[in-house]
Amino acid sequence: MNHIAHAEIDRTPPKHDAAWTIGIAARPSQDAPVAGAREAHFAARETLCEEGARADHIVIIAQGAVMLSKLLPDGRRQIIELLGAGDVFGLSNTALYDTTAESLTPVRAFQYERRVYENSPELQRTVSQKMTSQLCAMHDHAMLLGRKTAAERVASFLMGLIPNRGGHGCNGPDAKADTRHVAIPMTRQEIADYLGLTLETVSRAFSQLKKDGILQAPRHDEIVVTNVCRLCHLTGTL
Amino acid sequence: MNHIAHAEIDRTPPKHDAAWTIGIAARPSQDAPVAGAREAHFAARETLCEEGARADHIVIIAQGAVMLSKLLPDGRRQIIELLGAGDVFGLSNTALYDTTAESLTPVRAFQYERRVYENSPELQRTVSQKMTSQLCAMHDHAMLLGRKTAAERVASFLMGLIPNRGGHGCNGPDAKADTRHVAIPMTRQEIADYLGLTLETVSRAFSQLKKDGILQAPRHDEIVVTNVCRLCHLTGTL
DNA sequence: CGAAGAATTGACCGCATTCAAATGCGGTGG
DNA sequence: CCACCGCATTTGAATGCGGTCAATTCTTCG
Repeated sequence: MNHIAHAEIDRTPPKHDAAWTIGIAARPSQDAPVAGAREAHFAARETLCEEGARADHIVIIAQGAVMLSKLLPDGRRQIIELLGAGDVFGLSNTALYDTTAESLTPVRAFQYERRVYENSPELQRTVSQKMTSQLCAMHDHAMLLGRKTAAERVASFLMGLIPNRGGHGCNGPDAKADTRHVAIPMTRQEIADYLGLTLETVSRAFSQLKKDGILQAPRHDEIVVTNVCRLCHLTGTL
Repeated sequence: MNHIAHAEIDRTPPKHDAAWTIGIAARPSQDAPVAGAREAHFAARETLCEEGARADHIVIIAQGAVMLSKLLPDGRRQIIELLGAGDVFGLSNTALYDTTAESLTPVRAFQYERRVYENSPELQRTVSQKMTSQLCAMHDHAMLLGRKTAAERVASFLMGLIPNRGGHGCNGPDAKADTRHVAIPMTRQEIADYLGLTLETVSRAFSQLKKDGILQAPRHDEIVVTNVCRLCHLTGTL
């Protein structure tokens, strides 16, 4: 079952996503594959490529969610990017992948040989746009990792899963209730590794948000944000 | 006076830079400008563009060092990227710049109108390669910000200023002494904002490295690393 | 129903921050 | 050349946020 496919109950048409919405909240990409594509499917929790392996393919995600991570020799892990439909990975400035990619949900993707990519202006143009978005997302994430408190990081993470809210592109609260349902196909440990925290700290932040009446958690991997605006004000960004 | 120009006394020819060497250690770029370029010069410590302003130009640095930063409303600052010759900035997935760019040294650069960029496959191809490098650098920096200790961050920062050492591309120690001179055109506060620390913590880390005989600091903005290998082992990366 | 893994909660600790004071350095003018 | 001033840096002491370690509870699934 694909969590991402129903991550948002809201069915508004996919407008220009707010800059800092993280990848996995995106809807399936409508983009047609460029020539040279090989379509690939992966189950949830598969390793799509490994840090340090020969980087001979680049991948564009058509549907599903992927996380990129890096390890330090002593086992510390950082989840570097969360990717969704339309995002790209596998690019490297060396001969080797610089991150490991794992599927969080079932994934449909288009793979291109690196050689093909390097000789296709059309593909480069497409990828170039994706990369720009991802670079901006990394900028936001660097701010989060370097300067935000634990509570702000968790609030920012959750807001990133809610499209069309927060930041410049915010539509404001819905008519009556300011409520959104969000599926989170990640463990607390993974969220922690993404936010530069420990799983205990993430758990405590969630508990605090529940106590403050900002969210409910019917399941571990699914939450209901009952007051998006209040959550947004806890991100530190505004 | 351009600190970057003599940042490295070593004069070995510019080989393929190790993946994680940060931008400002790079040598002047040999790349010829693409059609549509406007050459621009900036003194040290000028603001080249501002977070939130209309993003109508992209800039490729020919010579000098630039830092990109973001601010939170309460004044917390994160320096997002350190850029040098060959690096690009000003790209955004929105209509506005997502970071502020300031010169650390005198800078020579080529500016392109966004419209020109969007219609020039040649320019896109060039920029695409730069972006790949910068994205990988951001990946490394996310690991640093999320998971490394203060001492490891400072050691990583210094190693990033030493080309051809550390990581995969390491040449190993020089014949006799394992010593390198490094110019640092940044204040302690700027280094702290780059590493997600406070200036006091950065200062303490420097002091510790001096006490351990790993470096000397004849001036605040210039240090001599007397044992590159020992420093490298403090980065946590290896 | 029972077991295994994930999440929560509590108590304590330590690293980095905060607040504060002293020192060093660079630049200016006498 | 030297004295002085302003600013950056260094150093010290105390605090606190998030981490660590450990016990318990909740979920999910066979």
